[in-house]
Amino acid sequence: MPSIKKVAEVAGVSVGTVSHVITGSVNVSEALRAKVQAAIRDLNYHPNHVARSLKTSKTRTLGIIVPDMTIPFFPQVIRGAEAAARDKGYSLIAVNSDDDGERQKELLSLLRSQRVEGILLVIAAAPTPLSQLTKILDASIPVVCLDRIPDRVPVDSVSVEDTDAAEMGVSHLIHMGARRIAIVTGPITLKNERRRVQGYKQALQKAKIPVDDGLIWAGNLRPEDVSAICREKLSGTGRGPDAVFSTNGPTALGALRAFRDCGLQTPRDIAFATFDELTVDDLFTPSITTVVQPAYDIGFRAAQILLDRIEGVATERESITLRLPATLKVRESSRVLRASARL
Amino acid sequence: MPSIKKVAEVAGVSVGTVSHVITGSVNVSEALRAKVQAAIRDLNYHPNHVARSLKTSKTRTLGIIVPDMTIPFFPQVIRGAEAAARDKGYSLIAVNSDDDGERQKELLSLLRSQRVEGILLVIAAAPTPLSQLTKILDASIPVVCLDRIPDRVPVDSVSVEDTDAAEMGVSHLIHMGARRIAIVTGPITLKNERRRVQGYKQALQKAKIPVDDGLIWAGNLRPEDVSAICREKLSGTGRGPDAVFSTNGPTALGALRAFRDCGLQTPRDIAFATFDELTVDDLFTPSITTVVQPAYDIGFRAAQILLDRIEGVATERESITLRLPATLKVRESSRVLRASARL
DNA sequence: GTCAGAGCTTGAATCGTTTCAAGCCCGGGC
DNA sequence: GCCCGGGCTTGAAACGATTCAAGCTCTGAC
Repeated sequence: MPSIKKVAEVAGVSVGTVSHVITGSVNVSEALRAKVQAAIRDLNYHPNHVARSLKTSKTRTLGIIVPDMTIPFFPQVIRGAEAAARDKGYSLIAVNSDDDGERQKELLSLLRSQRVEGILLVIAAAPTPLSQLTKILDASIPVVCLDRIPDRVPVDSVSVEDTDAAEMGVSHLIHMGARRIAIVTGPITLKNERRRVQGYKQALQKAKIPVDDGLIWAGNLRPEDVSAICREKLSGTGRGPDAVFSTNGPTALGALRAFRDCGLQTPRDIAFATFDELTVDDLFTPSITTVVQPAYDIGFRAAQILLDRIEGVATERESITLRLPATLKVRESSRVLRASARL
Repeated sequence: MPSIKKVAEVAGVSVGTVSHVITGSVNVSEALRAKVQAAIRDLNYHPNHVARSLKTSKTRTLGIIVPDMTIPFFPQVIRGAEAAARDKGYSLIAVNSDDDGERQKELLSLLRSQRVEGILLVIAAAPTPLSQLTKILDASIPVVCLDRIPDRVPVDSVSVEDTDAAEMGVSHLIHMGARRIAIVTGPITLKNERRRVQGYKQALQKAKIPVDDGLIWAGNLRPEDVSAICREKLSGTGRGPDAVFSTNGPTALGALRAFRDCGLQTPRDIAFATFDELTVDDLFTPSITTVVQPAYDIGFRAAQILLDRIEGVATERESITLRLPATLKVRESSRVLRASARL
């Protein structure tokens, strides 16, 4: 591949001049500019970002670490972040941590070595030691946490209004007539999950329904495991729930499969609502009532904050906490008779 | 951030020695090695890949251009490619072209400037001029095409056995009793789509069913558009189809929404099968019969071929063409009575 | 006609690595 | 005791850009 030196030689000017033409930072006479541009075209020259970055110590690249891109929520987040980055001429490197703390550590180190200028991080669910977190944060490179918010660590973060969103979903189920509502969660090591459970409790309390801890089903993010947990709970003796609320996409899949396996029909036998679109929610029969997170916006806003930090626009010492509202899409799975038949 | 020079200073050795410890390319005495490693730890030093790449002109990075990561097929491909890359110590940069030829061009240029060592490319559906394609390919950097195969251009490629896979799906519908089978496709500018149509025709011919061009519904990749096309065709006068086969995920969504809008139930009123899992196919009521592509493997194998080219293992002059078989998941949507009632 | 200064253009230093060639040290063979 | 050679270690060049300071060429004012 041709270098700037080759271009200078062909154009008959100095490398400095070629550089000035490319970056546009210094005026160059029309005559020389034309010669340089012709040479660039003839040689099919592409400036070497590697060399440029070394000199300027700016890579104009951001990194984003997500648990798993095959979970539909995350690609939307990434696209949002990508759009915000592109607006400012930055690129985005997306990688998967598989919710593994060790892998997350490797990736942080890798991105650091690649000299990305900032990192968007969805913390791995496998408990990330506090020590590691603090190390990430005083890494002298800006980090914004997305979706999942670390405990007790001051850091910029963007996520949904977990508590409100969960309360909205559960209140809707109550409004539709459900009274014994179970909640199936992801790992409760995650603060978000705990906040969603809190929203669930708030909704019950406002409706004067006692909270039954036996209806809080804590799980993980593997649909198969969640499915097993739900099957067990649903087939137990005693009164089962008349509705289930799920706190994210993977657990929703687990819960729905458990319903199927237990021969429960929705909403006839059991009402259902969940966080996060399953991409085809509207096509399900019945269609699924969903608390929709503004995934694209979460990515977009987080990247904006990160870029503001990088470019020194956001100079606040304290961390920025942004919580975006969710919206409720009411569909068939929550269509329960008022004053439910289940008593 | 500390540089290798700082490490050398702290460890009391030369930068050369530090470099040798890091790369392991030259023997270093145990005593010095220990001092260097201590210094690295103390300083929290991360080697600067930018400088290393400049010197070695190796970035150990691959790029992958997909149309849109929010289509569930692509994240799986990316994860496959990521795994193959990681096996050899490479990283992967994933970007979205939005099926836009212009954007694709920009991205290729960007990746080139970033000096990725090879590119995995899912060609944009918006017709890519032949001139641009050839330019990509003699780019002096290896390219492997995935999923979508360009016409008339010799290039390494990995994709599914389109024709066989489509024939398998359509034959299954025939076997289940369908006789008037419509096919709804993506943009027929794509060779793959044309091959899938060919598979459809082969299945019909083998069953001695005449091909009716009025049942070949060519569309695009926007579910809304496909939906509109299907609604129009389905509500037309005359005998409608008794089954529909869809050639990819986005068109499947469009078709299913059209069924819903036209009040058609599956499989009672119309049988259905499609290429590509909709992530929750098994949960649909009815569940959807699907021709499943080995998405992860497509990404994995493509990245392997690319890496072989980069590392000079694959030295064939001719291009490598790899076609992987699909598998058929039979589910409820294709459960049609033999000797169908629709006459 | 001279000189100041504006405006281009240029050469050289520099970024943080890798790597080559050269230097150093030490032990063993004669 | 001397010399040879092997094995570590080191210093310096080089990768391809940016950028600073200095040099050059004009133009315009006096």
